[in-house]
Amino acid sequence: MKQSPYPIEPSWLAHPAPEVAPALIGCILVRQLPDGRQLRGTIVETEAYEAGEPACHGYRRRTPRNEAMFGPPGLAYVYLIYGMYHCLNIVTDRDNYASAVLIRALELLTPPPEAAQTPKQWIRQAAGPGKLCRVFQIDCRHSGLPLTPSHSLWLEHPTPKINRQLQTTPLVQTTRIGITQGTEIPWRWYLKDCAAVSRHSS
DNA sequence: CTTCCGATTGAA
DNA sequence: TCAATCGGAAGG
Repeated sequence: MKQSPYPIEPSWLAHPAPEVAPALIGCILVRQLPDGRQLRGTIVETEAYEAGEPACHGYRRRTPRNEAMFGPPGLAYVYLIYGMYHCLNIVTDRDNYASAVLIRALELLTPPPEAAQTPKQWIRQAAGPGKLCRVFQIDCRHSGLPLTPSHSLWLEHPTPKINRQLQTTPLVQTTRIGITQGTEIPWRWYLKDCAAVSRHSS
């Protein structure tokens, strides 16, 4: 996969989710908040989902909720889980084919507003799919929107510093978390020994 | 219409 | 280990 300079282009995401998911590790999620603050976080944990396997939301049929998942690459797919948390996915592959990458954890690059805190205290505030959406103020209104600066939510390629880190830090591939079907498929990736990963156990 | 339950989280 | 909490999907 080639690399474009600034926001990540849909074409970079136009590959099968299990290929994009590990490639997204190290990329940066950026959120421009209504109050003017800009939040950034390095993606450190992802999971792939795609049509044809039972854990995928688009496994059975196209519905109003999972509609975005069937869209072209580069859209956000956001859904509400357990009545209280949102989860952010990056739509991948091609139009009309359900596939997306769940962003499970970010390592925050920008301190939260209340922060007169040490990095140690806020580094894990986005360590989990529900937590990162809370911090980044992402909800269902973002579902179906392209990930572009004009929509105040987008992706960027890794910085040189992060790239150096990626060269020395192994990527762990394992099975996905929190699902009851398709549990044997090893479509979860995370940075080894990263403090901001949601869970370390398989 | 009614019932069931989830790609989670944090407290017990 | 378990409750919180609610919209969507499935079944009657």
